[in-house]
Amino acid sequence: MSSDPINTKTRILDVTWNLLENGDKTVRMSDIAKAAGISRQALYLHFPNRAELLVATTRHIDVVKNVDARLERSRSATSGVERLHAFIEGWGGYIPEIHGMSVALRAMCSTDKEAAAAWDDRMQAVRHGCQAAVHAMSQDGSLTKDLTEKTATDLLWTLLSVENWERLIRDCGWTQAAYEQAIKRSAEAMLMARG
Amino acid sequence: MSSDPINTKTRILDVTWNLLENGDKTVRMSDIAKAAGISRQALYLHFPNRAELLVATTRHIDVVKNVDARLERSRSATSGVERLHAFIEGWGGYIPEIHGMSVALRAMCSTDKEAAAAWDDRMQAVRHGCQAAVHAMSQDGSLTKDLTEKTATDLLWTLLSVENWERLIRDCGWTQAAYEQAIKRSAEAMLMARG
DNA sequence: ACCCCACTTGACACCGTGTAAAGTTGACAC
DNA sequence: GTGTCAACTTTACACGGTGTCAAGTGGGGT
Repeated sequence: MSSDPINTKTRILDVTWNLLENGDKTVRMSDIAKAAGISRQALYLHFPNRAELLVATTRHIDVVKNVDARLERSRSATSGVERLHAFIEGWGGYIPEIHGMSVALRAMCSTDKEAAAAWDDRMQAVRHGCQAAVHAMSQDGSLTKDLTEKTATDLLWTLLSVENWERLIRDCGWTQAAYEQAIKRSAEAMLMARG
Repeated sequence: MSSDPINTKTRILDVTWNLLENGDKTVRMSDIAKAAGISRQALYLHFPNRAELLVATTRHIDVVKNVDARLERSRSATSGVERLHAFIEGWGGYIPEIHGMSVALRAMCSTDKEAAAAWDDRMQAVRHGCQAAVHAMSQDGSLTKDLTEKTATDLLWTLLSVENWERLIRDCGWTQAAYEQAIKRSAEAMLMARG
């Protein structure tokens, strides 16, 4: 063989990720091919279409960045508020890693059903994390009585969206540390019982 | 003439708005032409390209829906918190009107510089409204000491984004009334001095 | 009778995605 | 060495959407 097939596939994923990370412009299939050192058509030997390539890249990032380990701390937290903090740190710290990816995938959602499903799936996973944190707060009485668990989960999930991260970091020029600190404070203000 | 030119132009804008409002799919130039009862090419006699047509449509909506009048109440509010509430009602109530539009315009932002500039311009206008509300709160001492005016403005602006409205209304199934009520409560929790 | 203007029809270039088909090259089997 | 397989190449093309160009058409105003 002219090259290791496994290497080529992961090289494509790495290169795609890379291009999306510092993605000034729209990344085309031909850009990815060029960066991976193969022909555009060879891309289609590994991935049936652009959507599946992007989806595969998200899974690849998850493996490389070990998203499970990041969220482990929040699962093992004792109090509800601790869990909330740990989840915000875990997920909020992961957003920068997947941001370029996320932009590309979301842009495809309007046209590609599969891309939409893939993105929705990931967001539902985040929502489950939010739900768990809210539930833990509810259990130890730190959740405000003003909100149901469902409403509180919806609000936290919304607060932690990639779009909000983008706005604060990119449009408002915040640092990652400022983001995490302010989001923790805001989440507490919105969700915690006062006094 | 076969028809009133002014009528045709506004008919195009109306029809574009309409298609975007109940926009299940991507609205193409040919869709707009068909709905307006003219040829696709005639569209280009009125608007140089898709981006400018969309931008013109946003301005058209502003005129028809009288966005200025909607925000008048927030400008004439006496206390900071009143101003915050009035602004949330004014802008929050306007989002559903421009939502279809907003989706289309944002989808173009990745490829079209002009569309990006147009959307950014509108968002900066919202930001000014947020800034004014925060400043009013700061003046009468109702703004928490934890946040600078800039930080508070950024957070309020983020909270009031179209994306957050979409998430709560579309993904979480909230009603408009529930949205406005919860956002007011959240804004207060995040920004108001406690006690 | 004249022109102008809004509009039409039809053709075409460009771009990006995805498909199809035939050819090249290297590794490994026997 | 010959054969085969798999990865990859080159070339070509269809499709859909945007935007351009050019040659009409037909009604209104003067």
